Amino acid sequence: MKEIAKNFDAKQNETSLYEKWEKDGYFNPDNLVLEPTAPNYTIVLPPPNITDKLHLGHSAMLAIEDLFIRYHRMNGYRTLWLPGTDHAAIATQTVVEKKIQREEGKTRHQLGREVFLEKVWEFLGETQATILNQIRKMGASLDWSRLAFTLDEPRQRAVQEMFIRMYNDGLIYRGERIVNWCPRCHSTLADDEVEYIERAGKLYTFKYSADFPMAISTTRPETKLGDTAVAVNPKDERYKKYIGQIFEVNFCGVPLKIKIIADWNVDMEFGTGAVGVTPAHSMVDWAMGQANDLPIVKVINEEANIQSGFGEFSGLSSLAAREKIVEMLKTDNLMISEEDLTNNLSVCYRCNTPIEPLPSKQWFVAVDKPLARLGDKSLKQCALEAAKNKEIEFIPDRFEKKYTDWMTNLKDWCISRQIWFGHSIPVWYKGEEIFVGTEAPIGEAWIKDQDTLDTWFSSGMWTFSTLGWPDNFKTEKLNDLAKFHPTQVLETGYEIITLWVSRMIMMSYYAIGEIPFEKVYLHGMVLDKNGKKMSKSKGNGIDPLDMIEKYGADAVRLALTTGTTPGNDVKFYEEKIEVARNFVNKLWNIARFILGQLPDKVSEINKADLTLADAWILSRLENVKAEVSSLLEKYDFSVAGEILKIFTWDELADWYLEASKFIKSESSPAVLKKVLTEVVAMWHPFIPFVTETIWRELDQEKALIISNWPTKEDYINLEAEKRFDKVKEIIIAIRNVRSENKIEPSKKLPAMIVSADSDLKELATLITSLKTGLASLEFVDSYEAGVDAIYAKTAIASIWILGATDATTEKDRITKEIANLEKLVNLAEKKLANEDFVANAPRQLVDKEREKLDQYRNVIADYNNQLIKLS
RNA sequence: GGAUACGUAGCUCAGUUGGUUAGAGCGCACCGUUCACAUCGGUGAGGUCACAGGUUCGAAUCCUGUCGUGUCCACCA
Repeated sequence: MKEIAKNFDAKQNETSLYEKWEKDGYFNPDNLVLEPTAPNYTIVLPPPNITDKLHLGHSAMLAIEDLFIRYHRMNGYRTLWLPGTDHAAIATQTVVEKKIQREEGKTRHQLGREVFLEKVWEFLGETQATILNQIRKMGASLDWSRLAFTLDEPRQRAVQEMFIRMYNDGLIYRGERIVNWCPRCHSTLADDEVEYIERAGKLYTFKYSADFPMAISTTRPETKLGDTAVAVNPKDERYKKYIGQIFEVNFCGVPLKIKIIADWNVDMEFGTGAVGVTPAHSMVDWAMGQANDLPIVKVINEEANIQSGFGEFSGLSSLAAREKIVEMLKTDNLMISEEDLTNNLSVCYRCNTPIEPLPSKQWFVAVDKPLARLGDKSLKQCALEAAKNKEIEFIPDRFEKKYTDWMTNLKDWCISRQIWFGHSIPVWYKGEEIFVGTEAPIGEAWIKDQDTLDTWFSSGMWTFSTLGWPDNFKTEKLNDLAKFHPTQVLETGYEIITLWVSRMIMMSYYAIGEIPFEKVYLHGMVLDKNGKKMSKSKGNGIDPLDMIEKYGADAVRLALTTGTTPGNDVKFYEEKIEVARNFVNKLWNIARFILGQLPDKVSEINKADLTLADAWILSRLENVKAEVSSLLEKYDFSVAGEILKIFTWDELADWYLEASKFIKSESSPAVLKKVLTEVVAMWHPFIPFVTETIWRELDQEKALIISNWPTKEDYINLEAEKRFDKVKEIIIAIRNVRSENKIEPSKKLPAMIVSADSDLKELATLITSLKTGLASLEFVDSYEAGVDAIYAKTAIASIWILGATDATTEKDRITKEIANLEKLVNLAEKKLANEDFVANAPRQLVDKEREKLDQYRNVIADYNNQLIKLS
């Protein structure tokens, strides 16, 4: 017998195992021995932001994807899981800026662009190493030879190429438009980077001047310096007569030309029913301005101050200007009312600074422009059709609707950002001239565009930029792009569908004319025990590395992959990992027990020579294999894990191993070994470390990570399953009777009547008798002297039904029991008399009902016999 | 305002096309350890499946409504 530790020592095994897997090259599909026809299975890792430490959300992602990957690798796929990290332009720049501010007390402007960027790269060097190490700790079987970074040299080339191609195809254009401007970050924000917070504000109602015919309401009087129109509802009787007129007014000393326009969006009930229109500083007003050909007057500049040309207001912050205007309006008796109001302030998602909507020159991707190469369809159309035709399948499918809704309403995508860190924009300017290309054109005075690209522009290319595009072509057989694209699954959080998933689909269509992935599996967020997002500031986060240190990576993985439902958030807390750790240890001890009793040479299984327990566990194993495989094919891994767990703990350990302790056939060792081998193999995608460790003890040729998933075999034996279930019921009934009667476990008693080989019907009757309390029982010593059959929980105990000792009380009891049973008989009869039930219900259900009825009747007959005897 | 998800045991959740007595883990109570595992084993208590209608032979499951919770999107002059 081998000497094996009592508990699985995760710390001692995990790191060395991972190193061994990696060293032996199992993570790289090029090294796998595969059938020539082996299908692909590729996942690109959603690249974690390089600023973050790994959090539990990442751990969940890694655990789930590694599960998919390991399952498919064992099933003979050409399996590639491609690692990478994201430069997360804005986030990274912000972090480094803060760091420099803290350590050196300098701003990035003080350092200058070049020095600042050097500092950023320095910072990234450190964090990258930390993150990759954390990923390894989770046991993620990623092909490190293909590691990518969204801002490394190959990706830079891909991004530049993409920009130039899209520009030449007319899909990228420069345009002026209102953007969400963060005055602190000095950058535009995409619509979905804007957040809203509720704030107490004031709604001011006033007239521009005494001679203006109507009052307007606003929360931001300072922007009114840029008003060029007043909009009213066309149905509004109060203002109808003014529509189309132009008024020249003097607003706080600033001359304005105000046209009265009609717009259906104006709510007649709100305020005065008249809205001042500021095309330069509001998205909605901009649209009205376009529709009515209004002039655009910019009031506020990029620092959120009033521009020059507005008299005494120029140079003031917008807030100061607001106060001054309010003051002047009051003095001039133009202010009609000031109401308190909570309004939704739009703020920057990074720094919470209020957004200034500003007109600005930016680069855009046209999403609605038809392209000949795509069959005169726009990027948006292609992306919508992919979901509609089920070329791309969402799991769970309700997210397809979210995707479609968002995609339908998608406006042109602003891709330029006014920050320093990120992909540069391959554009050069000379006065009004524009040149697009990686190198400056010949000649003097060309100036490079100073902006950088939206992070999502580069991560949108992630499935193919990581596979060698644009150097690789789909038509060439031997390169990664041809071999692995499109990928099979994108596994990511649902909150990122709009930001990322949709962009990947559009860009993949554009670059290579095909979908980037076949399935999108969406996991929920990992929340704390109270259902709140985990965050550093709240201090409610759980550090996965601490948990791995304490419980082992297997436990963390198991806790994150079971007890979840796709697309639903999970509340997570340490006890879950503890429970998972306990299971890992249970599996370890099952293996320890089985390995401890295997002879040196294990013979083949001889079907003719199986005990009931042998036949039962083999049959159950077959069922579980089929179920688990089919669930994993459907990506329903949580349920698959649950079924495996029930089989391993409740059936294998609690029943079969207990039975095997003293009832064995020649084949039993072979059965034990087979069940252990296959169970361990099925657990591998969930808990790779403990399973691989056990696998080594089983003296297998190949490492488990590249071994085959258990295949179907011919061991289904329904008769054995049925019989063993009955036997289990008997044992449980015996336990109960015994615990009520306080029979000493060690006490051996004579007599036997029923054995495990008895007729099923007899067994069933016996069970009912035991349950209803008719039979009291005592039992013989089992096959091995000294072992208590019940304690050992085996099915082989023999049972003696004893009559009652006290005739009168027994008579009463039996009479009562008969009455109870007759009620049950009535119920069953009534159900069977219902023609609809018999006709419509599944046959098994009806049969079961009949069986029950028979059973009750048999017991009643028994009782009656007893009664006769007693009297 | 629009969308979407959810409401099942004290807690965290399963419950896959409607079908036996609604399940699990944790927690709780009681019993148990020379036995592979106390990171263990056994037994038990605990549920009007949010509420109200409807469809059906049959509803936690389907439909309608109400209440409550979460999330996303839009918008707020």
